[in-house]
This record gives sequence, structure tokens and C-alpha cells, in this order.
Amino acid sequence: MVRKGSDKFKEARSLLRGHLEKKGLRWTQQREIVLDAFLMADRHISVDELLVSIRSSHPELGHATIYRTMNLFTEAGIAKESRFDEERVRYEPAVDVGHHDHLICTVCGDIEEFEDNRIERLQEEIAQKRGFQVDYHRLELYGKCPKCSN
Amino acid sequence: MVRKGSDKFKEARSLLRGHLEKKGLRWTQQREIVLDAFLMADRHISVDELLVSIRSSHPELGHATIYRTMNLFTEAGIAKESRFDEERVRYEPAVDVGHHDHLICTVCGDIEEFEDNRIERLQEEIAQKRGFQVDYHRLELYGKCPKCSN
DNA sequence: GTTGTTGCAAAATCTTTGCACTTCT
DNA sequence: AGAAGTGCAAAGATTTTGCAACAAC
Repeated sequence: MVRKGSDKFKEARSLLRGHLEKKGLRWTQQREIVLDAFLMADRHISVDELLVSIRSSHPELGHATIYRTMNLFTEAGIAKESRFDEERVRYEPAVDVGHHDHLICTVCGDIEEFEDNRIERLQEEIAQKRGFQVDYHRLELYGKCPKCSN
Repeated sequence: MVRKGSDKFKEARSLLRGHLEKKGLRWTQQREIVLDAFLMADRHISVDELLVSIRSSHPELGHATIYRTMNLFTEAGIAKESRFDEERVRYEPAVDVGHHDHLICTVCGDIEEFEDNRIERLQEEIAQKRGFQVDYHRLELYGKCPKCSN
């Protein structure tokens, strides 16, 4: 379980404070509420899922605010967008985790993370061979998780 | 240059004919027009780009038809959807090409393709280790192409 | 008191759908 | 003739934006 006092929360808050100060923006209740909900979610969450989880305690907080806030978090380096094979964007925390790729179950929607340095090295090699300078990448394996493949 | 008589065109037409027959669907002028425009495009094309390229010769062909037709082509195995980091879907031919992954230039939008069996094997290995059964994957390297990185 | 922020509704995008009309077979 | 397809406009879904009221500094 993710607790509010964990390192992830502290790091995210400090990143956000820094970003807000640098840009002359403000620390608001709404940003705090969305930040907590986002970090507590502990999975790849969409805006409307966030809205649902927030609405019970803060019914007045609207979707426009969440969109604006998640864009802010992305700029601040707290959240990362992932589009997977869907139309809508999902967000995952970008703090307190190294880079990783995804295994996505097309049956139950479960998303697991993995990391493999050998693949990263091969990607670098392929890009260099073509004179490409890679800034970031995305590797997603779609299929059936152990539960769904029986 | 892609010619209308090339293998790609023949293979796509034959695939489409087979799919239409199997499903009891019909071979129409519009499907032929969209198929030709799609295959001639010879790059990752979006619905509105297709619409523009078709509108000059067939102004009455609407976007709904293109959406429906591209969905049909995807089912028939002629086209493959790629969403990259955009909101809209792009399509690429699924015939006459092996599986490949993408290098995407974030400056000029250029998309190159590559293939690497070593990476594919590592993906398989990672998935197996977790009991995941991979159906398909997606690997995209984002960065600057030789022209744009100077 | 400024200036940024929010909440709502409206607009913008991309995609799908309902329906009358047309076109295959 | 009958069933499927098309074209248009309308509706859906997701995301952004304009603006008056509000809150942070």
C-alpha cells in the first residue's frame, strides 16, 4: 500500500514546489488533491478514473482542472503520459521509479512493468547506426497475462 | 515509387476480396478508391490526410466512409493501426512487409522502420519469464533524425 | 491588490452512428 | 428485390479553452 508519507510523495511534492516556484505558479488545494489521488492510485490511471476517485471527497473539482493539473505534473516531471492502444491518455508516476517498459494483458487490462538493459543497449545501437539520436522510447508487449491465458 | 500494378496492390486486393467474400460484404468503388489512396501513400497516413488525397478526384467521398473503410482494412489484415504519441490513428500497410518497429523524429515527424531479431528474442524471453503470452508488440524510438540533429 | 487558478460551459478533435438514399449481387 | 454501403449530419468521446468568480501570494 502506498502511504502519504512515503518517499514517493515527498519527492513528488518537492519536484512540484520547485517547478511552481521556477514558473511563478501557485500551490493550490486542487493541485494537492490531484497529486495525492494520482500517487495513491499506484497504477496507470486515466483522467476520468482520477475524477471518480476524487469526486467522492471533492465533488466540486472538475475534469478541466484535472486535465490542466496532469499537464502541469507532466511538465514538472512528476507524471508520465502513456497512451497504450487506447484513445485516452493514462498517467503513471515518473518519480521514485527507474525507466521501465510495459507488458499489457489484452484480456483483463492488467499492466506490468519490466526493465531490461540488454534491450536498451540494442535500441541505442540501432539508432546510432542510422544517425538517430534517441530521446526516449516506448516498448509495449501485448498479450495474455498468466491468469488470462490459463 | 509505388505503382498500382505492384505486388503490394495485388496482394492487398486479393486479401480484401477474400475478406469481403467470407463476410458476405461487397466490393465497391469507394473501397477501391480508398485502397489505392492508402497503398499509394506509402507512409504512415492518417484519415484526414487520406481524405485530402482523395478529395481532389472524388469530392463526394466523405470521412465517415474512410473511417469505416480503414476499419474494414484493419480487420482484413491489409492495414495496421499505429497511434504513436498522437491522439489520432495512423495506418500503414500490413501486406508485403515483415514485422518492424519505428524510429520517429520528434522534430520533422519523419518515421523510419527497422527490424531487429535480437530484440524480438529478448522480448520473448522476458515475457516467458513472467508467464506472459505475447500476441504483438510495439517498439518506438523517439528522437532526432540525422537531418534534424545537425 | 495582483495575478494565477478554478469551474463551468462551450469549443475543438477525432471517431462512430443513425438514417434516408443508393448501389451491389 | 433484398441486403449492404454511402453520405450527410448528428452524436460520442476525449481534451482544450474562454471567461467570470475566486484564491494564493
